[in-house]
This record gives sequence, structure tokens and C-alpha cells, in this order.
Amino acid sequence: MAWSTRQLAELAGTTLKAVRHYHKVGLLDEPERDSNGYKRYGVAHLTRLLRIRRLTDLGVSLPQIAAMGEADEHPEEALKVLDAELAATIDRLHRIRAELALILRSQLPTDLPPELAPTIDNLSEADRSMMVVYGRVLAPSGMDAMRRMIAEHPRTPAATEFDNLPADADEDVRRELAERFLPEVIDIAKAFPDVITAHQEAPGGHRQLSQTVGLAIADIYNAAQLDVLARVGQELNRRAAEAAAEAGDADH
Amino acid sequence: MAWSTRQLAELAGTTLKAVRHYHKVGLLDEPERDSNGYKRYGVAHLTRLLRIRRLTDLGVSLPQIAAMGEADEHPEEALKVLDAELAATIDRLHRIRAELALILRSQLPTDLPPELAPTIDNLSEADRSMMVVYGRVLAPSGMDAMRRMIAEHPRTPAATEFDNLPADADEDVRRELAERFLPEVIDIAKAFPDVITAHQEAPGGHRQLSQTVGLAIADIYNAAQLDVLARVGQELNRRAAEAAAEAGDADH
DNA sequence: TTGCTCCTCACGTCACGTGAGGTGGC
DNA sequence: TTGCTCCTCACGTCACGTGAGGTGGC
Repeated sequence: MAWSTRQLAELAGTTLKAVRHYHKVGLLDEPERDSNGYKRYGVAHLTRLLRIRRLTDLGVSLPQIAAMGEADEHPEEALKVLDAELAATIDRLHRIRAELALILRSQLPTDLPPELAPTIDNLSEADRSMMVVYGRVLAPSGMDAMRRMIAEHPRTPAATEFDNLPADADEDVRRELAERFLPEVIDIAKAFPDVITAHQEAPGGHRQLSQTVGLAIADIYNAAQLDVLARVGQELNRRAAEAAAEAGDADH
Repeated sequence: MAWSTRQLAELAGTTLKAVRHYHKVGLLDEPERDSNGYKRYGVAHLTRLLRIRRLTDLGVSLPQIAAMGEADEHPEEALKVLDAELAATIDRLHRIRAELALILRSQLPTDLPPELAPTIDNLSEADRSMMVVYGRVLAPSGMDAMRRMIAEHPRTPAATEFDNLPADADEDVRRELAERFLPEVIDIAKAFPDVITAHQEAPGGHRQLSQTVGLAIADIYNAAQLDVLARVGQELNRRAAEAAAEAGDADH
């Protein structure tokens, strides 16, 4: 008489397939066979199997258990390492739960960076997409500047018109909108200098930021909107050049 | 201009292979291709990829994310379920750490049931094996009775001799040892009736217990030891029958 | 014969990682 | 030509689970 594979598995509180798996990976020696080919297990197999189960239940991997070998019944070092890993995992799960609580409480969508939770109602679809991109290229402090800007800056009529501008808007509509948009952009830039600074101090460098943001803008806005943005940008550059020239004159 | 697969992956803080994997399982639509076959990603892909990453980082599986669909940006129910799972996992890990602390503190080998930690020094190799088996067939209360017995019962000369009995011991040695062993066994049975009770009240039934324990004994002890045990057992049965007969006589 | 247990492949799961082998632009 | 990026299979990892297909004893 001896135990069958199933009996051994049940005595150890595990499954037939687990036992066979341990044979396959060489963790558990195969016992002798009966004349019909059935495996016949004894107490030594049970104790070995229980040690394996104990360790896997504690979270030790099978290769690690194999490395310990049969002799080492009390793998102190391995268990200490394991304990430290468990502590780290618990920590991580706590942080995840904290983030989950934030998402659940603030109805935050799962693509926006968490910092923007409070400002979500102030954002158009396009703005949201832009913020998703900014969240990947700006430092946290930069995103904070963005958040303040969005939270404190009231939505203007020109901005709303821009959001809704059809792709085939007439040239004079585009020009006129750009003219009204320009002073608003200038005001915002003056009111929130941190946002400008954030652009310069992007972790990946200003060059990568403007490439990435530029690509996003080209992707998000339609032809008419891009034209309006281009007009605003050109006028800003023209005035900057003018200012520089005047400053040069003043030197004389 | 558009993002390459690697650029998209890096923007989202993930890997090339992960992005391709999401394509393969249908989580992320494939973008258009350049004339050379390169994929060209836009902002929509980035936001989708970031949602996927956010959810996987929170511990949502890819099939679950797929089930949510692209539309559902705020999967409240799923996240609540997830939070409960996280809480349960944290609990489990705490329990594992407590067990680890016990093992590390008491130098407990990883095959014995934890309850036996304090008694380990009183156990011979064979005893330990037997206790491993008992740990699988006795209820916790039964193991507690065992633990008390081992802790409180001093090791006798006869027991030590039994442990060291060679397989080819002479008949008279075996008989003589059985005679000295018998009264000790009777004393122990009297002193620790809980152990007898535990045998009767095994969770899997007394029948399975005696089969399992019997097999273990046959496996652990050598021929001479088994002979001694058989003699002790026979004598116990004889005396029990005698006592029953006397009790019957007394009725008349 | 039916039902149950045992056996051995072989393939599936999960979320990717690791090459292999080939192409395209500088 | 060299180096770098991109592409598509195909197979590996981890700890087993899920059949498929066949055998043996009652």
C-alpha cells in the first residue's frame, strides 16, 4: 500500500496537476511505480510536497525553491528577502488604492493625469487631448502651472468660437477670429508666466516638447483652426521682433 | 509627421512590445501606415494607450479592459470591484508576513505545521515525519493535544531505544523492548486522553485517519520497529478484551 | 459493459519578453 | 558599407489548468 497521486495531492491540499508539474520541473522526485504503472508515494514525498506548498504559498517561485535544494529546510536568507518584497508590494497596493480612491471620488477619467481632476469641467475635448499630451512631456510642477491656468482663467467667447470653428471656415472669418484671439493669448501669457517657464523646463528638453506638442496640435485641430493658430503665432513673432528692434534703437 | 511605435510607447511610459501586444489582442487599433510600412500614431492612439496603461497599472486585466470598451472612460463598477480585491490581497499579504515572522523567529522548518514550533527539539526524525502526517489529518484542536503531549511528556529510555532499533534486531530484543514499552504507552494514553479523542474526531473520519497514519507508520519504521509496535498493539487489544470480559462477568 | 482512476502528451492561460530574420533611410 | 529603426513571425516565461486519448480493476 502507498498513496496514489490524487491521495498525495489531497493530503497536501493541492491538485493532481500541481504534483505532476513538480515532477516535470524536477522539484519532486517521481516515486516507484506499481505493476500497472501507477505511482506509489510515501511519507518522504508528502513532506517534500508540503515544503514546496508552504513555500509557494508564501510566494516563493518554483525555481527559487529548486535552488534552495532539498537539504535546506530553513532558508532564512530567502525568506527575509521575500519578507522585504512583501512589504514593498503591500506599500505599492496601498498607493494604488489611494489613487483609485481619488479616481472614484473625483470622477476622473482614466486618461488624464490625476493632477487635473479639479479642472475637468473647464476643458473642451481638444483641450483634454492636449492636456493628456502635456502630462507626458511636462514636469509635475509644469502640470501644476497648467492646472492653475485652466482653473483660474475664464473661458472667453473667442476661445469657444475657436473650439467650434469648422474646417472650411472662410478666410475673413479666420482672420477676424485671429485678431480677437491674439490679445487674449497675450493676456494669458502675462497672467501665467509659469506656464511659459514650464515649456522651457520640460524634462525631455524644449525641443522634444515642441515637436511632440506640435504634432499633437496638427493632429487635434482642423485646417481652419490651424490657420488661426498660425496667424496668431506669426503676429506674436512679428511683435516680438518689433520689440527687439525698438530695444535696439533705444540703445543708441 | 506622426509618432513611431517606439515614440508612442515612450510617451506612454511603456514598451514597443507592449504596444504591439495591445494591437494583437485588439485593445488598441492599428494606425495607418507610412509608404514603407511603418505605423504612424496620433493623439487618439496616445490617449487610448494611456487609458490602457492606467488601468493595467491599477491591476485591471487586458480582457477586462477590453470588456469595458473604448467608450467607457470611467468604469466605476469595475474599479470598485478592483478596490475590494486589492483590500483582500493586502490582507492576505499581511497574514503571510505574520506567518513568515513566526517561521523566522522560531526557526520552524517549512514542512511542520506551525503549531508545533515550540516542541521541535523534543522530536526525533521519525516523530517529525509522523507529525507532518498528523498535521494533515487531525483538526487544529487535535494537533494542539498532540503538541501538549509532546511538550509535557519526557522522552523515556524505551522510546529512545525504539527510535534506534536496527531492522535486524533479534526476536528477544524486540519482545523485551515491547514489554518495557507497553506500560509507558498506557501511561501516556491515560495522561493525555485528548490525543485519543482527537483520533476519533478527525475531520476526514477515523477510518481515513487510521489508513493514512497506518501507511505512514509502515513507511517510516523498519521491520523490527514495526514488529515491536505490533506486539504492543496486540497486548493492548488482549487487555482490552479481558477487561470487557470481566465487565461482562461482573454483570452476572 | 459501465464508471472510476490512473497514465501521458499537447496545448492554453496571462502579459508580455526575447530573439530570428529581413527591410529601409542615412 | 555600417548603424539604427522598423517590421513580422515564432517561441519562451510562470505555475499550473484543460482536455484528448488510452489503460486497468471492479
